[in-house]
Amino acid sequence: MDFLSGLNPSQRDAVENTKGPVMIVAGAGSGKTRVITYRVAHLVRQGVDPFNILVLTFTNKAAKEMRERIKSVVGAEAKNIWMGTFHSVFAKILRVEAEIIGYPKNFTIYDTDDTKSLLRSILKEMNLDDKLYNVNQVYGRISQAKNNLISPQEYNKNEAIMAEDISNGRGQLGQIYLTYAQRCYRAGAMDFDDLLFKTNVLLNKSPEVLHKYQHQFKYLMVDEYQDTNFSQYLIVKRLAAVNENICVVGDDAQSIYAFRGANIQNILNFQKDYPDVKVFKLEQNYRSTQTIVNAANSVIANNKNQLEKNVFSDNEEGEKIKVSRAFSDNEEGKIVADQIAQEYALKGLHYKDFAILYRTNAQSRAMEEALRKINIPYKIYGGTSFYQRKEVKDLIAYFRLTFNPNDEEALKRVINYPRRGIGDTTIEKIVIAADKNQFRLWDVVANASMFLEGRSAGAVNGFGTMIQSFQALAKSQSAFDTAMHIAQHSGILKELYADKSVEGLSRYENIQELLNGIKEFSEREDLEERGLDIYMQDIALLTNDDNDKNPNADTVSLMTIHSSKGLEFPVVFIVGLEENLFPSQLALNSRAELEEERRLFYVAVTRAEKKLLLSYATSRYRWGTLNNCEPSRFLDELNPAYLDLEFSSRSTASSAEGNFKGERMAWQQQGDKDAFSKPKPKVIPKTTSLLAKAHKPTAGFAPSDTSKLAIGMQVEHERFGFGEVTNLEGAKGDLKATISFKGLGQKQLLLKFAKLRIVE
DNA sequence: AATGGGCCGTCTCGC
DNA sequence: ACGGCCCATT
Repeated sequence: MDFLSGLNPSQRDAVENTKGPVMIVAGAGSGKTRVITYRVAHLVRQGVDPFNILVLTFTNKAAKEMRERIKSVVGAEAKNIWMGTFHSVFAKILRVEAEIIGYPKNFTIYDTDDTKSLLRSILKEMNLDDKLYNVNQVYGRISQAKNNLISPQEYNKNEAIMAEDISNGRGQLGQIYLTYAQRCYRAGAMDFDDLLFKTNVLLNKSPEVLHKYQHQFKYLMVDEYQDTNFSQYLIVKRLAAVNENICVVGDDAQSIYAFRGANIQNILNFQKDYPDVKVFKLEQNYRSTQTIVNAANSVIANNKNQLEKNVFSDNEEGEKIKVSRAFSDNEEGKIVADQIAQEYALKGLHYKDFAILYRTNAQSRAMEEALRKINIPYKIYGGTSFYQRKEVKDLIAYFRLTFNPNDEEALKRVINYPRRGIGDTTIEKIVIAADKNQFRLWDVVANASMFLEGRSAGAVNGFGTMIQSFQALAKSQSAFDTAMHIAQHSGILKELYADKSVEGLSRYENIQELLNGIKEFSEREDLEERGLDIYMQDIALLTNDDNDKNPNADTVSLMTIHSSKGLEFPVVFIVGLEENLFPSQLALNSRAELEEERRLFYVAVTRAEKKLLLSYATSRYRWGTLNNCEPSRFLDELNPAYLDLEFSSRSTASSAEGNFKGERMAWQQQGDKDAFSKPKPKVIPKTTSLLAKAHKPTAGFAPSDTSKLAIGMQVEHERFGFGEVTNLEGAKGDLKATISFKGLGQKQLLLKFAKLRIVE
């Protein structure tokens, strides 16, 4: 058991306790991935058949990495372990079992664009105001219902939900949900949430199927458990019900997906569900310097809702966290780029040692421009996926239609692209004919002459025949040959080739790239099935980051904080630390949302190994106009003992005070020009700290026992903030301490009366 | 049926 | 600032 020797005692316990329910609370950087990898390897070494192990991860990338690492310990058997995201694993199971719940095995997966487009057409058909019924909000509501396993029927019967919708003036939501579900069903399509929802339906409906998978998956592990929603929680609970060999790994402090239905209670309540659970806490952070870990702790301490743990680091103390101020988003980019250039030159670091993290994708532009200007290579993660590009989606829509002609979103997308004389009027006629006869759109298209007349009948007929010819071809030809044939005969290739503009050229290249990818897939000898339909299933759940061509290139990484979860970098920049941006103005409506933003900041800070740099701008372009910005409250929440405030050339004396009040006062003096402060109720206002009340105590501030207080200790005072004890005098029981407070200077306090908390 | 100009919402995060 | 969408025009 060689690989166990490198583990600390709690890591080792977590690896070796393989029977029964186990919860591993893994602080940031505590070697979580190692533990999961070794735990699985340990199971395999103990003789557990890899086919009986299910490991659910949060991203495809995590699954892939983990599989590689397990492979390096146990060898080729690793490929038989069931490992993947919830969505991909259960999509795979649904491909086998779909017919039990009335879906075709070749069901389509609707992505967010398909879903929104379908919702838009439903809203239109129902003559609803698309401002009141904002597509994103409607989608969110339906998604929320599905993630809580509320079916359309239950939704419409639930009085509380209906009352809530009516009071919001959106009484039709139940009907929209019902229609949406019917239309997906008719199209043989599932959206992302359905992959989980329908898995629950399946396990509910068929005791045989439930039994089969309960016995197949004798050992279950769930990574990032804090990010699971109710639907995922229930799948796991059901599958684990027979053997109860369930191990969940997570960190409540890193729960950042509530917006997607994740319920932090799942991790907080795990102990209630399995009273005999063994809990292991991994608290030693091996990733970051003490400064970074302590600073992260000082921020997260402001959250109320947490599991108790004490994350610490034995690494070097490390450099202080540098905070920079810029006067604009572009200057912020320049500061970051210059700092990278400097570190790169002076410290002999590689570009891939740096990451720039931001709250929203839109912030990447300023960073990109600044990096490009001084020739620093960079790579952006996330953002619009390759598979979401219009031209790629167009061609894929033909593929989708070939394998599932009932896929109405695909049909609507390409029935007249490239132009073939099937205009809106004709499409309207098809829809009406289908509704009247209770047919699907495809039934009408495939029998066009029965429903349409004249020129349009010919055009539609031609389209139907073409798709049928693709279907015939797909049965006998390879994925690549089929795809190439479709690209040519659909007219897409010709259409894009004819466009000689720069964008047109790039679109043509993207199609080439898609075809190249399919060619590679066609030639993969490790796969038993290599049809175009199998390729389609693979890409439906991919994100942009999953086909990184050059993972080892020496480039600076740019990404949102969300996509940085699980990663680590020697030097990390967190940019845009401004109120209304981070925390997002959309997250200020409740304490829960604000706490999620704070956890997000915690995740960002804990990505850094050696050095962390924070920055904010005092003005920023947003929606094309310049806005003034106030420094983020999170900067105030960081213990100033760990900060190195270094402002740009425009800095004023006020910034030396060790807090951001000078900044804020300057900002306030600029008046109310702030364009974000439209009438928007801020439920959680940022407390404006003015001189006397400068310090906001750490959440849960409680005075420590000061009998052991000694010179040199760091303390926190409720009102004066953080300071160091510089002298102690007087008799026991009547001690007087001299404390040097940050920004306030020395104060003498009688320990009998002073409420002091000893830091650390 | 196809084309082009004006208007409007968008910017959270992502399987 | 920018792309998608509506609508008027041809």
